[in-house]
Amino acid sequence: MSDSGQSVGRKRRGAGRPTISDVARLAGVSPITVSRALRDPQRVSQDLRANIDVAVRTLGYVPDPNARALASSRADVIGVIIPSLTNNVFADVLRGMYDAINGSSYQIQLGNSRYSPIEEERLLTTFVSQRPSALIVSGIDQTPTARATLENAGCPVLQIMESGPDPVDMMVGFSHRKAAEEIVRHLWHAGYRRIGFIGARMDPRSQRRLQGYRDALEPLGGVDPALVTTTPAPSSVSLGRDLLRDLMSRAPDLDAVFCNNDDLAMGALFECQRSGLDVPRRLGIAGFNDLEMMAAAHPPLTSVRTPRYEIGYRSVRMVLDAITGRDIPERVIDIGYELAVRDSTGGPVLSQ
Amino acid sequence: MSDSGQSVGRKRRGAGRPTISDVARLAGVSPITVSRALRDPQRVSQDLRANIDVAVRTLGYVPDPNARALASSRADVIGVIIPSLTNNVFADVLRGMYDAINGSSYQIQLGNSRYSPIEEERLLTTFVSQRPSALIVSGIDQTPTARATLENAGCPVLQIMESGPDPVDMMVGFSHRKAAEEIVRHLWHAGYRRIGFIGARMDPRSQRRLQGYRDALEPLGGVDPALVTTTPAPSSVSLGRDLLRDLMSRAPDLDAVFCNNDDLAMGALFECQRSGLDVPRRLGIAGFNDLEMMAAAHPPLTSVRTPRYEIGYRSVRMVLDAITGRDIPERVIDIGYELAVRDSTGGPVLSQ
DNA sequence: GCCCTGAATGGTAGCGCTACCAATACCGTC
DNA sequence: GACGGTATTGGTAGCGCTACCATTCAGGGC
Repeated sequence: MSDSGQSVGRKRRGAGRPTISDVARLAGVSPITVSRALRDPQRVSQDLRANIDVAVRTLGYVPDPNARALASSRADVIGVIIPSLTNNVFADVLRGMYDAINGSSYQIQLGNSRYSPIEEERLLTTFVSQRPSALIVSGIDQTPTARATLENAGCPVLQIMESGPDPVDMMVGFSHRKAAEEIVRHLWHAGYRRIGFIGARMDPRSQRRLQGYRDALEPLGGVDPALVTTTPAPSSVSLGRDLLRDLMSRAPDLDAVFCNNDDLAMGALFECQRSGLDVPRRLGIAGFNDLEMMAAAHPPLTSVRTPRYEIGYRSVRMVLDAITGRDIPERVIDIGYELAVRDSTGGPVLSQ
Repeated sequence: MSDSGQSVGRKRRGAGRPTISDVARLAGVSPITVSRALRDPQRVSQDLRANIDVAVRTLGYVPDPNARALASSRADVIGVIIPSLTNNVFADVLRGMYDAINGSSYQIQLGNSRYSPIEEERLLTTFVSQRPSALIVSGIDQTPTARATLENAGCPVLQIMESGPDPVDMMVGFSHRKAAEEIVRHLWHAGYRRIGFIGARMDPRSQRRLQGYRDALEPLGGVDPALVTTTPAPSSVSLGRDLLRDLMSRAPDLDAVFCNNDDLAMGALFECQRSGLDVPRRLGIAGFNDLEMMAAAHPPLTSVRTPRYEIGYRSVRMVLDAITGRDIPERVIDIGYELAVRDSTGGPVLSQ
């Protein structure tokens, strides 16, 4: 009689795929030894390992991740929650994540919160029910409920994109406020004096960039509210055109804009081209993120280079280290940013 | 003594989360009835359903998807394989997919093949081992191995992005060849006579667009190989600049370009701005996909509007219908495309 | 009254894997 | 040769859920 329950005379439910017992029988060992050989080869003697490898290949055995997850109450899954799929920023982050996870036995489970904290809560509940090996979430503005869920998830948790106090567990990001502050100061040093702000969506990171804009201008003569335009609408190049047109009509003496992101900056450039405003002499333009297109524009557009791919890549490496119990030297990483200064902020016409 | 194995005196392995048995005990029914009440409420009487709902809420019960998948040999997962995460085209497709799956109990399992057929094979093997409820793959150029895997996956399979003969199962897409043919004919009718082609990456869909370009020009005087530039390098705006510059230096009489995608078209526009070429009078420019930025450019750029979001949305609805056994009126859908004609192809200077 | 039918509920036995403990073999030490 | 340690392997008993079959009960036709 076989030991796998077939003796009952009922046909097996599965699609007839080979199981770990089939491999064990063929290799002449017990199932548990096969299990060990697959998960941690060092714990099995060379001879058996070789036999098992042959049996696995002969049968075309592929472990069932669901059975594994049930038995070990831990799925080889890393849950990732991002707020947007169309935002190029997160496309780069994801690319880094998928590159970093390649070759490991882990899977990324992706959730899209669409910038909604409630949706994020819901996704976290769903994810946690799968007992993931780790969770990665965007930003640091989780609801109290979501934060509690993260704290009780029983797995490593990593917050990405921002730096800030009081991490749930680990953190990889940078200060949007400081980055914005620095690029606005750059505009000032380039000679611009009436520097506006254009912002769309205004999610928490956008809010912090606006704060950085204010912090930069405060000691330099203060912020003129008439130079700040924001909208909750999602960002787009067209919106950048529209917002700059509005702003110019309301404040014709505007001589530079810091755009909340690169789409808006590109739109602002097109609006200048349409209305014949010289960039950078009549209007300086700076964006945020430094998407690839910024350097290719005419004139090339100044931006803040944010290490998006690297955030994605390092975050997955970090949680993998945490999962496998390796030492994590720094649990909170400020990954920094870099100004990408180009012609679009070359300075205004000297008014002498 | 309880009936859930605690009598053995060993502590339970799980994190102590309530199980379906806990809910059953509280509601005074058997576990199997709870299972039915959750999966198919109609099969349980109203009274019991109400009791069970209360018990579920009281305990905060969340079903374990792994246990469910193991017992039913079917995971509530839809596997999706796309070739790129940075390509905006797929970002829109994914957005549609995630919108369509919202509210269902299914999860999307995303794989990134990076345009590699081998990687696609590997991903498919991994996905199939999870016994997904459906599979969605990009394109129609799977390797024979991958195709066999799809055919034996034992679940609905949907190929997206293209239309073509011989689907594995279902299909939602459009003809890249025809779309390209049509836009090149548009350029001809606008008066352009030396129409070039700029292509990057040259994945199968790009190849078919190039074929469409050839098909359009063949009856109109033939294709001049000197006007075709392609590169296997990934597409970018900068690359569009470079490729147009090369092409112009090799063929100074070029009067229009059909760019394989919008990034390249945008780069081409910037190159014209840099070198002082009037668009559309000296050079007509057409792109492909009609990303949002195309309409906002200066001048606005002609493109082919491809229903990316809709492909994503409809594909997930279709496989959900297939999973739940609903009738699928059309298993192969040509979702079409639309020319978005704008100023950038307004016609050349009349040479009289 | 009988049988039949169908709807609602329950019992049993796994799904394929791993945690936990036990057993065995082998080695060196005193 | 007894002892204790280490390395390797196996046995048992689940993980939490659902497929499958059995049971119960109400209602209808004869």
